[in-house]
Amino acid sequence: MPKDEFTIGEAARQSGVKVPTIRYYEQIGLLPVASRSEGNRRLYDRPDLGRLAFIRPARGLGFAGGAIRTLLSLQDDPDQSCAAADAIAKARLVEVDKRIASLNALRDELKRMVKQCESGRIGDCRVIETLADTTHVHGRLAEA
Amino acid sequence: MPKDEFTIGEAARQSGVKVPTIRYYEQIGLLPVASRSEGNRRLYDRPDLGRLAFIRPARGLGFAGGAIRTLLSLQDDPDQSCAAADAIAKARLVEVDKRIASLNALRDELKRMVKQCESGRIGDCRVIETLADTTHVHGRLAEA
DNA sequence: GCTACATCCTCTAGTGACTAGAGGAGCAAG
DNA sequence: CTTGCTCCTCTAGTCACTAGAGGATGTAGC
Repeated sequence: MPKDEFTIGEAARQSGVKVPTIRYYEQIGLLPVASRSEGNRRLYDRPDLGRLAFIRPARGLGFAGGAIRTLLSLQDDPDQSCAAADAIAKARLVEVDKRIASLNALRDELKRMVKQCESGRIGDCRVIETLADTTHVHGRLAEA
Repeated sequence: MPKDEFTIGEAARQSGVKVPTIRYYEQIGLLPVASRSEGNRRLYDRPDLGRLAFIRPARGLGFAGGAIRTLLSLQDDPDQSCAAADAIAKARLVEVDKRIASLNALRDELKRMVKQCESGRIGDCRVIETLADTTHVHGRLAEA
């Protein structure tokens, strides 16, 4: 096997994405259809691993499939119109900022709880109010 | 109808959670089984609305059902052991911090893109590398 | 070369969290 | 009393996986 070609298992280990999940990503078009070996095994190269390593954390951060496709397209086609890229990036930016604000509020409240705990009792828990009041995030980050 | 009792529709409007989703939350036990009117309609009160207003953004931030249950339990039972609450809060804190770090990296990269765009071309897009390198968030925030 | 065992293949089905739609009942206004 | 809105239950669909069956392939030791 030529170097810089990986089986699906190696790709999984290197990216942290599970084998069936990689196959699933191919199926839904997040990854290009992989080339095959003589014995019908999928073969991946470095760029594929890069994509994989991107998809997982993006999912973790709540980006939907469509949004990830859009972000990947920015890389695939860096010559696409500036206006398009700008619109995509700006839209993401707004959402990401909202998320950060929400998480910061939650973070402060959790810290407060831990601190209060050190000094004896829980007292009243304001985690719920904190989140309910400060966040207005609606589901996953939207499409482009 | 006594004041401070709400139909499911009113609860939906006030919390921003859709009617079928409220029924679903009851079904899976995130909300207590609602009391019913003469004509078999669900009735909600203020505390129910508070729970609802909490669940939605918590979901948006990626908390899984179990984690939300745990957070709600901190409110329901503020006298539970300090050690338990402390452990829960600390675990959440670590995850939330990771998320914030990831989103900040993504945010910076998106800003850079928008800025570069203003001055003509996109150039090379590093959004993918940014996320792939800086984030190690695995799926939803875990259980307690 | 042969056996053992890991890894791969495809396919179907299950999970979690919704979301949509069918079909029917309750209630308030004109 | 009929129109129309909201409610009820129930089934099924979506998305993003995840698990498992059943079979083929690749590799390492004998």
